[in-house]
Amino acid sequence: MTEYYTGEIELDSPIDIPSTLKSGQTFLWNKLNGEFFEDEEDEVFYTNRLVDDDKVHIRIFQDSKNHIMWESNNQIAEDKIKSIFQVGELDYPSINNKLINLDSKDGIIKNSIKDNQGLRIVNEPLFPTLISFICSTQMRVERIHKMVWSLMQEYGEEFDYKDGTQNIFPSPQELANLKENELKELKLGYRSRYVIETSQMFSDEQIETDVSNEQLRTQLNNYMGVGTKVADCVMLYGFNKIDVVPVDTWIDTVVKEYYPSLEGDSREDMARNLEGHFGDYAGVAQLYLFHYIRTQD
DNA sequence: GACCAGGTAGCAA
DNA sequence: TTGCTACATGGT
Repeated sequence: MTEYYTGEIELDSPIDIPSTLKSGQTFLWNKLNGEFFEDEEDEVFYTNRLVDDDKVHIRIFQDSKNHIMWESNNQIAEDKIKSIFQVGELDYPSINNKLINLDSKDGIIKNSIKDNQGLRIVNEPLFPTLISFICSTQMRVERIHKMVWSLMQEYGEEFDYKDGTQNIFPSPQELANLKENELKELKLGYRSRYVIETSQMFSDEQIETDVSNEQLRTQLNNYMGVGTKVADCVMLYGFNKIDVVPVDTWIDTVVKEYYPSLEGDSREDMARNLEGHFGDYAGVAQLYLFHYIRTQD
């Protein structure tokens, strides 16, 4: 039985952990008992990650919108949780007000904010986010989650926590050495080659992170399987660039229906139009729009 | 079966 | 540059 720590976090503003973790931004969390995408009472979520060469297992449980309880093999967990959900970093009540003011008269941001109180942008580690979104193309959110967890369970390094074993997300080197058929067995399909080649590139050369959004996007585009949309997701969810708007089929649909003036000539055009319209927090607006249109009947 | 899902690479014009 | 099309897989 390994040693473990517990703690509590008081939140500055409400967060809805379950809907945030299930909203298709991160695939690095799972539910301790039961199916991840089922809604139940008393949900405990867990994640495994590498922090300064330490394998860290984190469990979180939310008993109210302003309170999180956690358990971990490492005390660093509390700082990690705060960083992932940007506690004390982003003032969501203020951001929401700004977005409502920027919205058009018949826009839907206000409704979505009201219906999705506590939905937040996550700030997750780069490499797992990059691989997750390479896997995400032409896939439903539920299946992306399955693919990511099969990668962890099949190829991630194992470690003990309490009475069981856990796996962290595989390293770039571990994925770089795989054969395409091995990943096709995990049902990654044509993305298998992209995951391997990108892992090789990632192992060979680190990207320059202290640059403009445009330069960052260009660097990310060099990875195999990373076009504009995947690059934008990695920037938003892996680099915390919350002014960036990834445009997928859902955003494309919702913009054509509710924001026709922002449609543009291409999805890339639409993305920059949305960024221009919603400004510094356009990525947050994107999440509200994405969630709104996906939960329509 | 056809269509779709948090699209992209490869190729032609 | 822009505009095709093939691509793996599973659910509806």
